[in-house]
Amino acid sequence: MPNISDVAKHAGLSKATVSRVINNHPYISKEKRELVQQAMKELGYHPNPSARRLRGHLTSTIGVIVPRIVNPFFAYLVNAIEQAAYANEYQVLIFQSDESREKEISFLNLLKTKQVDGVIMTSIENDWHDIKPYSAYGPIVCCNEYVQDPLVPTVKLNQTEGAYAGVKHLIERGHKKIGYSTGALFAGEGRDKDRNDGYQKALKEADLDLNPSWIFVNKHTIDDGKQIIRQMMNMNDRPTALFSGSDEIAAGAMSEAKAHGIRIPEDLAILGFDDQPIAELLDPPLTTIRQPIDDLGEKSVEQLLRFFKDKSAQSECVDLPFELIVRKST
Amino acid sequence: MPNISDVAKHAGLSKATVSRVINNHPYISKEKRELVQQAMKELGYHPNPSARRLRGHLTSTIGVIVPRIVNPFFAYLVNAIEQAAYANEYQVLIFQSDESREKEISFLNLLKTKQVDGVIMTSIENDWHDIKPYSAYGPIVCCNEYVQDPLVPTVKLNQTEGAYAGVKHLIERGHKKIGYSTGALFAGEGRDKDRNDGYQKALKEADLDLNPSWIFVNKHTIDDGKQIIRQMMNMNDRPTALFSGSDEIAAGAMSEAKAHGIRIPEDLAILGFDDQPIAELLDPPLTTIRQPIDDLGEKSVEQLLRFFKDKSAQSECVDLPFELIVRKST
DNA sequence: TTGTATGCGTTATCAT
DNA sequence: ATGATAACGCATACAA
Repeated sequence: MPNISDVAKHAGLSKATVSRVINNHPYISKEKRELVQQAMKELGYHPNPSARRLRGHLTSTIGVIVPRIVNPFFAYLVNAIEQAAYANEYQVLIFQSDESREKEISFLNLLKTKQVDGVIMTSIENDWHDIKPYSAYGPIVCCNEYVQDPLVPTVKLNQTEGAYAGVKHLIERGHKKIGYSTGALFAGEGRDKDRNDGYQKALKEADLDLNPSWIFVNKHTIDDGKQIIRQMMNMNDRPTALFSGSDEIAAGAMSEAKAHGIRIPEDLAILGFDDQPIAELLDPPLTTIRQPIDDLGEKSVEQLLRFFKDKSAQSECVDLPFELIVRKST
Repeated sequence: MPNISDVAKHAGLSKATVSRVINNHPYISKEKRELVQQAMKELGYHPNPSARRLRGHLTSTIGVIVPRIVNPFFAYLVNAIEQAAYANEYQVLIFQSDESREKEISFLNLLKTKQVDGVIMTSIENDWHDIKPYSAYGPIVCCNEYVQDPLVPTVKLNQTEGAYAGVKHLIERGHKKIGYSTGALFAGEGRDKDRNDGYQKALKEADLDLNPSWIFVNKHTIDDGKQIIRQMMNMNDRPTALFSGSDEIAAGAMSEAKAHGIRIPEDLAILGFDDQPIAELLDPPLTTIRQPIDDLGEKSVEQLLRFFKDKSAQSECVDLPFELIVRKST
C-alpha cells in the first residue's frame, strides 16, 4: 500500500502539498494539483483511515445502533442507512445494543476515539441525560426513536397520527371493542407514548371506552402475539379487533387465533404495524401501517452529513408520514 | 480521553512498560504490572484503536460480508457472528455486497489498511482467484459459502445431505414429480451445486426422472416463489411437490398457489429451506430444512480467533449438520 | 526487568 | 503557493 510519501516522491512534490490536494485546500496551483492527482491514480493511493483518525479527522465511518438486527424492521432500516451512506462514500459500523444499557454506552465510546464520525441511534436504552455528553465528540442523530431535547437532530414518524389512522380504520369497520398492544408501558414516553396517544384519541372521538384489560404492554415478538391471543381466550368480554405494535406480533396473533378456530377478520380483525414483507403473505393478508423506512434511513444520513460539513448546523426534526395499507385482515 | 503517557505518569513508569502490560508481555514484575493496571483503571484508560492499527496491530474488529442484510437468513447469521464476537470483545463491521463485485472488493480493502483484523465472507461474488490475494493482509473465513481451495478456512453445511434429506422426505410422502428451485444455475458450483447433487442423488435412488422444466434457476425472493407457481400453472404435466431454495421462496409459492385454488399439501407439497421464523406462521406451517445458523456464526468467529492467535494455524473445514423440520406443508 | 528513542501515515503550524 | 517539521498514541528495537 503506497502512502503519502510515495505519492509525494512520485509527483516530485512534498507530503504537505499532497495532503492539501487530498483535503481540497485552497491556494494550490492547478498544475501541481493535477500532478498529484495523476500520481495518486497511478499508484492506486488511498489515504490510511487510521492515520487520519489519529490526527483527529473525520474518517468516513458512521455508526448505527439497533436493538436487534434480526428484527426485520431494523434490518430494513440498516439497509436503507447503509445504501445512503455508501452513496456518499461512508462506511457503516453496525452495532446491536441487545437492549442493554452497557452495550449501548460501550458503542458510544467509539465516538470518543474517533472510530466513527457520528452515530445514528435507532433505539435508546439509556436516559438521554447519560447519552448526551457523547455528542460532544460527534453528532448523534435519533432515528425512529426520539427524546425530549429539541437540540437533538431527529428523524421520526408521526406515531400519533399513524396509530390514530389505524384505530380509526378499525372503528370505521364497525369495531367498538379494540385491543391494543404496545412495546413499552402504556404510560411510557417517546415513540410508544405517541402511539398510545393516537389510540386514545381515536377512541375518544368515537366515544368508545378504553378497557384496560385489552391493553397488552411490553409486546415485541411473534410469541408475544400468540400470548396475547391466549390471554384474550380467557376473557369473558373479548375485543373484536386487535391493533398490534408490529407485523410480527400480528403474525403471531393471527397464527394462534386460527389455531383456536377464530376467524379473521369475522371474529377478530387484526391490524399490523410496519408493512413487512410477511404482511402480504399471511392468510388473510395483513392490513397494516406502512413505515417509510427508506426515507427514514436516507434522511438520517443526510442529517449526519449536514453536521459533518458544518459543525454548528441547526438541529432539525424531520417528520415523515405513514400510510395505511388495507388488506384482508380487517 | 487519557492516553498511554497519562497512564505512565500516573503509575510513575515509562510508556514502554505500560505498553508491555497492555500487550501481556513476559518479563514484567508483578509489582509494576499491578501498578499499571491500577492506573489504567483509575483513569478509565482504553488504548486508542487507530494508533494501534497505524502501528500495524490487531485491533479487535472483524468484518462480515453479506449479500443483503434484509434477507433474514443473513440477518440471523450476522446476529450469531456479532454475539460471538462481542463475547470475545471484538467489534463487527457489517458490509453488504449487494451482490456487486466492486463492492465486495472495496470492502476487502479494509484488510489492507488494517481496519479489520479479519473477514468472514458469507457470500462470494468475485472469483476466489481475485479474493485470495487479500488474505495476505489478514485471515478470510468462508461461512456458508465455500470455494475449491482447501487452504481456506471454511465453516459450511453439508448442502448435499440437506437437499438429499428434503427430497427423500418428499419421496417418502409418495411424490414422484418433484420440482426444484435453486439460487444459481443448475450446473453451477459451490453451495448450490452441492444442493443440486443432493436433489439428483435422491431422485436417482428412487429411480425418478429429472424433468428439466421442473427446475427453476436463479430464484431468491418471495416474488420468485410466486413466479414459479405461475410458471407451473402453464404446464400440462405439473410437479406435485416443490422443493424451494429458501423459506422465502416457499412462502411466495404458497401464497400464489393458494390464490390459484391449489391446496397444500394435497395438490402441491411445499418444502422450504432455512427454518426462518415465518416458516411456522405460514398456513399450513412450512416443512423445512433447518440450518444451524448460530453454530455457523460461532464456528466462524472461532476460526478467525484461532488465526489471530496463531498466524500459521492450520486451515480447517467445519461441516455442520442439517435438521429436517416436518410441519404441515408436505 | 525497565527505559529511551524511533516510526507508523497524516495533517497543521510555521516558514519561505 | 509550497516545503520542512512536529504531533497524534502506540509498540518495538535497542540500550541499560
